[in-house]
Amino acid sequence: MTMTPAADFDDPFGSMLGYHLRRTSVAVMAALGDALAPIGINPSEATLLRLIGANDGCTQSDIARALRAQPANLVSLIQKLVLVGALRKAPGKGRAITLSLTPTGQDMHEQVCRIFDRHEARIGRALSPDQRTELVALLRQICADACCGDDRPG
Amino acid sequence: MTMTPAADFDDPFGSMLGYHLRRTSVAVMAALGDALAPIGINPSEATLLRLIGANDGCTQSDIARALRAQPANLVSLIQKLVLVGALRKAPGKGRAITLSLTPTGQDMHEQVCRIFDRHEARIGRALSPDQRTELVALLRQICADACCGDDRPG
DNA sequence: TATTGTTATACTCTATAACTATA
DNA sequence: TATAGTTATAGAGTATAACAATA
Repeated sequence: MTMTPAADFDDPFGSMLGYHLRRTSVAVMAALGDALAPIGINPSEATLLRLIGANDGCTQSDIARALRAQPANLVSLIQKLVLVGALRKAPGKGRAITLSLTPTGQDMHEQVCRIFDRHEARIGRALSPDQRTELVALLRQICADACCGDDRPG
Repeated sequence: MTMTPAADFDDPFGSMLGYHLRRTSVAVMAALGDALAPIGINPSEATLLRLIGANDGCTQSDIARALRAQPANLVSLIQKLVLVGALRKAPGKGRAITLSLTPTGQDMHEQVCRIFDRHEARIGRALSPDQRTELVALLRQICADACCGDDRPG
């Protein structure tokens, strides 16, 4: 085993913001995946549960808009959460279907909230509360600059 | 068209660091993809070109270690860059194969560097040089905290 | 006709196992 | 045996088009 992974290797990405954003995002998502594994769901499903827990009775298209996801890609996630007994569907206005948590889903939601909180504490442990607030504001700004700089829609 | 996308919708992720890291990373990668489209390569291929440009004669496993990627996933990227005449393979030590840029590849490398620089300027335009340096340091720290906090290898 | 939800599909990224080749 | 590279494959994530159902 060589304990010198890249001794004389030049890294042109060392100070690139985009590179570190991506690396860090991937590592943070992997850590969240690990943290959620014990309750049998992945970050996407947990995010859905969290969103529905905070917005009981919302519809699939509400969620798609909030998460900027394609409605088609929510189908399998929702199906799984219904299958494990966490989610309940009920008819809404028009063709809409409302989603709400079952008692099982509420238990899972509480666990998800706890796991998210612990995860956030872990990834933010190097930051003071002020630093953390500023970092989130910066990320929002960078996201906006990337999205809408020249041509993309808002 | 409803110009009120999420009026009374509660967003439980508004202040979550992990959520904004991911959203921002995705937006920044999409912007880089758009910026690279005119020269016919994607961010992965551009990253490869950049790395080989800075480390002429390196091997595929050097690259895999540097980018923390699976060697198997580099094969198609390298094949494409060889196919478009940007990359040249030559026998190295043992079974190793060294990679270097052709003249065409050097041209592309220069274009990639320009596009990366413009991209970095765009996503960092809200930051002072000091802020930018600090942000990169914070991201490194968060990445380390996410990766190695409890159980993951270094 | 517009909105909502679903299906099918396709493309990329990523991860692993199995194989070959070289020292 | 250890290292390097390749192939095949499987899974997740994401995007679009086409379709059905409801107002």
